[in-house]
Amino acid sequence: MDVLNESTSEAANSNKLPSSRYKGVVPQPNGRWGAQIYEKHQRVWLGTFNAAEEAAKAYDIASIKFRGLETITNFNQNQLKPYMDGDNETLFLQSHSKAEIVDMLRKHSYTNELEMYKLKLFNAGDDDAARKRIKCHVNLMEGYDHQREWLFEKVATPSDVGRLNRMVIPKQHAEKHFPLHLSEELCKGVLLNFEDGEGKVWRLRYCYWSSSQSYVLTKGWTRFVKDKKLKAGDVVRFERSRGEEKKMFIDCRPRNVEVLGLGEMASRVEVEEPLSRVQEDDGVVRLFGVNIVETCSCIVDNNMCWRLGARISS
DNA sequence: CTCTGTGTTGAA
DNA sequence: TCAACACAGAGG
Repeated sequence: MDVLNESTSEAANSNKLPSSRYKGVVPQPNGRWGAQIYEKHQRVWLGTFNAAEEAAKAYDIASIKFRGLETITNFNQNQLKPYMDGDNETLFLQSHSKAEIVDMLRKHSYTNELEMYKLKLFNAGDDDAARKRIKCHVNLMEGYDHQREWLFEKVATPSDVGRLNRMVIPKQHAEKHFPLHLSEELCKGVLLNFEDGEGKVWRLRYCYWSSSQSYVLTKGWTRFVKDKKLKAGDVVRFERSRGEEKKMFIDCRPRNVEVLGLGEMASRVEVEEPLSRVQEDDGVVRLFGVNIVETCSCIVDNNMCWRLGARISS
């Protein structure tokens, strides 16, 4: 038996777990990754993740929550942290206890909760008094947007969630974001992988249905609908990673976003300087729920609100 | 049954 | 404060 082979194969094979190059990230026996942070001689478990990078991000969030913005993190040194300083995400972190943040990380719900919080901030801003109490910055989802490019959203129609096993992609979005070039592609379509918020990958066929003259996602779509319990009126969002790999993401949420009362919101937010002046068109700013797009197009000088509207519109 | 996440240790 | 390792026992 070759000693060298023996030792190298042992190292490469299953005897030893691979170590992560990320702080706070430890390997799991099944190939997944755990995240942990220490505080006061005790380990705080932050959950398990498929990718080491996801675990590393969870550690970063916890590290900032536990130790402040000056803490050493895996990422964000020059990117996210400056944005987080004084950002809505900082308000979000301040508005929740360590235990709540840890719970979100363990449930992989942090990003969604953060987004909801920002929606609530915006809706709370419907009231002038509340507006003045909320430090409202221009960087909605900025950290998020560093990693993902928001493509478009569609409100699911009844037929999208019905038995046809397809969702129609509005033409302008299809041709802009999912171009089909070759004639063969036009006929047969292409298989696209979409990752959802849980890291699950959905392989969907994207093609052009000449019969209905529409671009559709099909073959596998029903499984997505079933898994997500997607209903007509829910919003399906498409995103793409900014990195070289250009991964596609798909996610959905209920159409009606809960609107938090102003009092509750205001009480959870530190008093800050008045936000930059928001101009509003009388007719639309009061909108709750979905159709904020018109509202937002009327708000200038406030990129956050504009972007929120863009995200909510269909 | 799967596999998380706790118990534990030694290094820094 | 940290990661490495083993495996009790949590959770489905």
